[in-house]
Amino acid sequence: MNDNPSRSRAITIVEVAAEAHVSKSTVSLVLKGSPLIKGDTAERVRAAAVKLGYVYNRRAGELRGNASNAIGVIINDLMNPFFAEILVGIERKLVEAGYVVLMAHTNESVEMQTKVLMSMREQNAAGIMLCPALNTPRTLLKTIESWGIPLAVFVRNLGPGNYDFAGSDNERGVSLATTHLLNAGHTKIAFLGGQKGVVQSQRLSGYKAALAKKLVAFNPDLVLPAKPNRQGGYDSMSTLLGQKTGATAAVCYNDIVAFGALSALGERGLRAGPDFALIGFDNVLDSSHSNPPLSTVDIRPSELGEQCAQVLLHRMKNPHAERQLYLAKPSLLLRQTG
Amino acid sequence: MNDNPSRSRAITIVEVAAEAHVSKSTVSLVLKGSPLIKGDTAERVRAAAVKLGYVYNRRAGELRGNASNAIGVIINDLMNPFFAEILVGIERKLVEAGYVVLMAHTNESVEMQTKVLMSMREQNAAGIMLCPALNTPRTLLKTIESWGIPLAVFVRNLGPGNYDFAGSDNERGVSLATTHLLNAGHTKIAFLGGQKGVVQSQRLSGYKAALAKKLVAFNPDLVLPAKPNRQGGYDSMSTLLGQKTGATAAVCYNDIVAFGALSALGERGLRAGPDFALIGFDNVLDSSHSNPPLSTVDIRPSELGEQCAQVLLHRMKNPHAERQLYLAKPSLLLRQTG
DNA sequence: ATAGATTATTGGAACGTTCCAACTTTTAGT
DNA sequence: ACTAAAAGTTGGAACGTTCCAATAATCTAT
Repeated sequence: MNDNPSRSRAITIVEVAAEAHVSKSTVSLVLKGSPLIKGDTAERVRAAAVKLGYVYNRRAGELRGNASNAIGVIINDLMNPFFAEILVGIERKLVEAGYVVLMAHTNESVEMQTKVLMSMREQNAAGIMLCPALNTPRTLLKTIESWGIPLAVFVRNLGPGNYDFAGSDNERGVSLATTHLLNAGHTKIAFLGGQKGVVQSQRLSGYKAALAKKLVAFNPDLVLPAKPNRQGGYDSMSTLLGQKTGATAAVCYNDIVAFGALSALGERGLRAGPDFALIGFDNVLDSSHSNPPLSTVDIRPSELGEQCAQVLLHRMKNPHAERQLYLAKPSLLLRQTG
Repeated sequence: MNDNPSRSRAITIVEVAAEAHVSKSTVSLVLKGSPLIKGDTAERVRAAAVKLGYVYNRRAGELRGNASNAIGVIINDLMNPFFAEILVGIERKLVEAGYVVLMAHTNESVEMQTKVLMSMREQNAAGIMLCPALNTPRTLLKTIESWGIPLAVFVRNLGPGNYDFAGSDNERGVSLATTHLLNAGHTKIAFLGGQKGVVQSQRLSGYKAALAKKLVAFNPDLVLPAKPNRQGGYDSMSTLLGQKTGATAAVCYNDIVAFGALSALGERGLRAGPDFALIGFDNVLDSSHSNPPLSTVDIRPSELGEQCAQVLLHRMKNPHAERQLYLAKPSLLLRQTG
């Protein structure tokens, strides 16, 4: 089926040179658009390249010292549409800037993360974008720095340190949502989903801060952590409704937790909104057409993805620039559930 | 912030050789696990490599003729969780087999697809997995074949031709769903969403075939094509409900169209299931926790992703094997909407 | 016309690996 | 002890590019 006709011996710069009756150096110069070569010579070279079907051999160039154009992107939960949107944003920006994306999925495994990082190093990645798996040791930062590969951490930070980061203002976002529910008259507001980690603790802080500001006592029974996915949302909402705490509203760790909660509500014949207020976080595309459409904290995921890429690109161009810290400003987006 | 300490001059095989008092050839042999080198020598070399922090330079190896370990994966709609799940399956399988994924997103643009394909060729990809953008010219197959890069097409086929393909039995799947609705007593069943393309036509065929088998007349007014996303599902269901065709059930182009439809139903106070039967297609993770949980045609997306990868890996190992055609067997998964 | 400056082109070494052919050392058989 | 075979090791060319230093061609000003 495939006899690798061209694979066996690809056209090189030397053959193009012969065809155009110039030296390989000239061809090299022309191909990289150098102004050193006279117009008509350049034209002749380009014609020869096209005629022979020349394809640039990037590895050879890189071997000689050219920078690689591959950027590693490490995601740990693509099943969450939020990360899918982030990835699309990242990819768009990177391709636009002339890079190619080496994508890896860790599924929250630190071990897998180490493995793919090594692999990216071997591939000589020009930069790495990392959304760290849960329980990633902070020493990883030093390690990658010692490799000399520019790094941008996104969505989840790795604690204090001098590294570039792009994410969202989680505390403020959740505080916005909680305050809104409080203003609407709810006093027993639950916090649903999320597991131990920087992001959860920030979001939980926002929740507590909003309560405190309105002088509403914090009730730990109203916090129901769970896996940050649909099942987690479903489970925690089911538990909440089962244990009669009197909660009338909930802010969720993220949108997909809210979707699970929506499902649990529906199962009991409760209408999100009128019967129980619910607010998500992220504003993934899906949230505009959930049943009913979800009120949420909008952090514009795909734009955030682009910003993440931007942070890395900036670092790559300016190795000595000072630390970048981009936090998407959350805004409350009220639809029908809260 | 980053002084590229190690980037400037990486440790090479020659330095390891010096450290271990052997020749670079010996080091090369040891590192690729050749049995030619005596045990203790090999041990000494490995120790030296670790001591100096040697990192394999893959580009140099590839330049010398080694096969690349990067595989290009081209997706066009990552916003659809179905493709996200497929991608995760593909990635898992490829990484497991020792490859690295060069991921690109085309967003249904043939132009972008061409661009990323070129880029992957330059990267010397060892293989390409392509889910073709809508309106991809069939000549693309010949083009890629002429490049000598193994190719596997997935999810959407490119018409007749001698290429490897992995997807699902769309006609049978939709037929299963339609027949089920027919058996449940529905006679006016709509087909919602999907735009011109191989997949839509196959799914539509399944719909028509099921009607024909039960001697139910096909009514073109009940077919409402729309973009294969939530908005499309929402719009087409809204239209359907507006024009009083008497439809009591619908089979949707895919799950996310069904989610949009669910939303439109909910907006009118209709309960999917009791008031209007709805069946999706794919069985994405989300469908188990939609509101209410969606009945759908299960094609096990992430397993399908692994199979897609498997098809490519098999082709790469056996360039002359005969054409592979993998079609996931759909099964009807009844939850609460149909 | 010619030196001097400017513009255009080029040969060759280098990047880090692989792999062959050649070489050296060890082992086995007599 | 000697040879033949086997086992272990190695130098060097090659992969396709880049880039420097050097050369060749052309132009400018006298």
